[in-house]
Amino acid sequence: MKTLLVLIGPTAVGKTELALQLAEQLGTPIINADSRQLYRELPIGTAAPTPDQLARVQHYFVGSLSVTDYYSAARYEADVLQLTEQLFKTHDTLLMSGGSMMYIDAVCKGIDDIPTIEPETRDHLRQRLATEGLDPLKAELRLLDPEYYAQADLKNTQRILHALEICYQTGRTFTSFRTATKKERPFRICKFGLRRERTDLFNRINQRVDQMIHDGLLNEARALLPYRHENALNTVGYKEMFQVIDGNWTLPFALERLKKNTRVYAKKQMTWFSHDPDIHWIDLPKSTDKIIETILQYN
RNA sequence: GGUGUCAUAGCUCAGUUGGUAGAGCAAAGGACUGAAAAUCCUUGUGUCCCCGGUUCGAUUCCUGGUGACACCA
Repeated sequence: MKTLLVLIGPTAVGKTELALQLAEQLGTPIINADSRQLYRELPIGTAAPTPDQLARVQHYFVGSLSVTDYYSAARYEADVLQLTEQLFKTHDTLLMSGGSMMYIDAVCKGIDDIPTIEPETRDHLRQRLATEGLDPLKAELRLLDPEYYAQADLKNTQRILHALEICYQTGRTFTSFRTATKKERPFRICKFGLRRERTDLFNRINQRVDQMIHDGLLNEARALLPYRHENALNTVGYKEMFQVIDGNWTLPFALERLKKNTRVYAKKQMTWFSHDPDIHWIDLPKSTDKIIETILQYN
């Protein structure tokens, strides 16, 4: 029986180092499940594994994209499934580690087969949003897909726009693509969640932000200034540095915002994970040996 | 020491022509299907500094006190 171990938890909880030790012990590679560590230009701000860490264990999906590349949870699902099919030929156990909720669910539960939006369709609707505002678009969605309209978050521009994109591009309702059925995988999935006391986690977040600045986050962001409008850079850590570079914020103020935004992100992750009944929770701090022992019990 | 200003939610402050109060930030909770580190939603009771006075009723007006700040000595 092939098994995919999934190590999840909020940002800064300590996934990276534990994953390395677990992978070394099990002799498996690590499949990154962090949507921003995929981009090779963001090593500092995403706290990606360091070159030393990458040398210890074979990693996949770390630095495999450029910030100008288009990517999505659905592509990640497809890419990971293809990879695991290959790797399971030579491994009984694989390890996936990361904190991107939707990417993890895409792999573990699957997401519906919804067409990728053509750039022209997306640009056209964004243009209309800019000139006409959201209300006319909402009215159109009400006509084109009343079922989705009835349940949609009508203040969430992104959602309204996406549903309309689907309607226009496919000639079908967005609802018709949404089956919400869980996909079966040809391997067993074992999820382990790391968690800490909130004050402990928040202290770690604060320390890590200070470390990022020390490691040169501001320069990393400065080099990415030409790409600031790419989706990959709509990311905690870079948004705040761009404000500093623009002269809108002082660095100390930006650091406070960065820490706060990271805390908010961590809370969102915990909210999402708390609804997943398949996660076996491990409370930190705890000795690595004991954690690995616990995980191997389930394996 | 004198004069003046201020004292309200964790912080910065608004306000009540006297009927026990509300914004921003912080914080907390939630949603989430191809942008997800994204995007969006919800949540504000606090001795209105303290003692007393006027009043049916004071956080609001008045006396005194305490503290902060400014200016004058």
